Amino acid sequence: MAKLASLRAEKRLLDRRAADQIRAHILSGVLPAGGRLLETQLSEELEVSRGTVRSALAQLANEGLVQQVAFTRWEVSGASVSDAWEIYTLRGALEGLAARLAATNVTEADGKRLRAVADQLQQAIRKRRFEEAIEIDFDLHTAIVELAQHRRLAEQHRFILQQVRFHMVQSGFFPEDYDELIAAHKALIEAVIAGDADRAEKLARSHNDSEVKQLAKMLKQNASMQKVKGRAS
Amino acid sequence: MAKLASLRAEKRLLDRRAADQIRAHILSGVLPAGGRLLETQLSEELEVSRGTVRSALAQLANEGLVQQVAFTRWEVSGASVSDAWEIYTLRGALEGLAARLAATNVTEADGKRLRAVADQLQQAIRKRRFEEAIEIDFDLHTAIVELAQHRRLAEQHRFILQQVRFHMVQSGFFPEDYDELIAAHKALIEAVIAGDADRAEKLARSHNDSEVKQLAKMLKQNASMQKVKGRAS
DNA sequence: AGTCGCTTGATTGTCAGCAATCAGCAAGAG
DNA sequence: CTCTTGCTGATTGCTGACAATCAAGCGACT
Repeated sequence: MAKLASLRAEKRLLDRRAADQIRAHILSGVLPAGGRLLETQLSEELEVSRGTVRSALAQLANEGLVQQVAFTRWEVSGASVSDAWEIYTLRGALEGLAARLAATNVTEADGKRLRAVADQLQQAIRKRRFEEAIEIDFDLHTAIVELAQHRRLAEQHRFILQQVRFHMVQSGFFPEDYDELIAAHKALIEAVIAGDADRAEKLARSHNDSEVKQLAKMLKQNASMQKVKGRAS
Repeated sequence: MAKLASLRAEKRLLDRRAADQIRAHILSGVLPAGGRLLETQLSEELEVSRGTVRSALAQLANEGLVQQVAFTRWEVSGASVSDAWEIYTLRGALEGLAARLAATNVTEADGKRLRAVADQLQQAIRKRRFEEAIEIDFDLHTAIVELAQHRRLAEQHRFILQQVRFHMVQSGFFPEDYDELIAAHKALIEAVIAGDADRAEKLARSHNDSEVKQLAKMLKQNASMQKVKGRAS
């Protein structure tokens, strides 16, 4: 008997699919941070009832992409400096744990797969296909997280990566030194493959350090400006 | 002007309050892990519509306390060894980050507050009021997380602590050496107060290490048993 | 000019009912 | 006796209508 494709794909609950659409819309950058979302409008565009839209929005709220103001509005989450700082620090902690666990679980086949993805990354950069490279970058980190075999960690990481993506779109904040990026990734996956948990964790955590430091600096500046402003008023 | 209490507390949305009730019910241990939840039954008991209950259950699913089986059932999440291992490893990573950040933010007033809570903990244990002690233990960790001034981290930590609580109730897995517990907490908060980020993080992460190691061991045993069972069948 | 209170339109929150789906069982074919 | 098939009751998924709430604008009063 020829194997038939599962219909599960189509059977996904309506609210999940609605969430997918809205999520894609937000991540595409069409809606600005803080932009308003109307339940009625969404339900008309998606041709589903308001209750379903509501459920979808609740999911996106849990993913950190939208926020609810009770009785008043739904809005796309902010992409402020402090948001970015939170996202990158959390990402470091989660990927640190993931790298540590991955290093203890990794098999030879896994290692091959990781190196293959890293090669894809390098080639995409060489061809100056930077958007594609960023996707592969995410794939690489996701692959390491999967090696950790940690359901909760994988889920949280997915949400964080989504927020990273959103922040990049909103702020136009992209990597600068692609050569260093490649080197950093290679070092990370080699540490994982070698089973060196401590080193893998350290490298995973330091991956965002430059961004975090820059953001923390900007945050401090903002805080002191707030203070001055507060005194003046 | 005397500060008035916010009326926000009463104005909480119905579905949130429904979620609170169900959450409390689950955490009290009345429902066993894997136990089934019926929308109609809950809606009758809470005197709200099924849609509201549904929204509440969706929230609890995001908190990791219940799971949804599409078109079929809602059930209380499992409390298996692998669940526990996931919870404790994640907890370590989150509290490690929190301790690190707390150490850089801490003020003298904060330090006093932390020491006060630690004293409460010690006294509760001396009076052999262990349930109270566990609550204070959670409060202490939550206080450190708050010092990190990290919204997303605080939220995730709240969810994880809930799951820890749930697992303790379900498995009857409680601390053994209370003296060591006190010592570990004191060392942790002193490192935070001293502003020693590295040490604070290390202590926070090692806090659960014994549990994690024990759980990982049990997990390995289970895995090898599965293997044998698989060959036999 | 500024503040208070009201009205109003827009938007979200809640509900009750219908539709879709599933697990289990019973009857019939082989 | 075993396997398949169709039915049935129970449960969840989805919808449209109604209720509660809010922000904004307008006029009256101070």
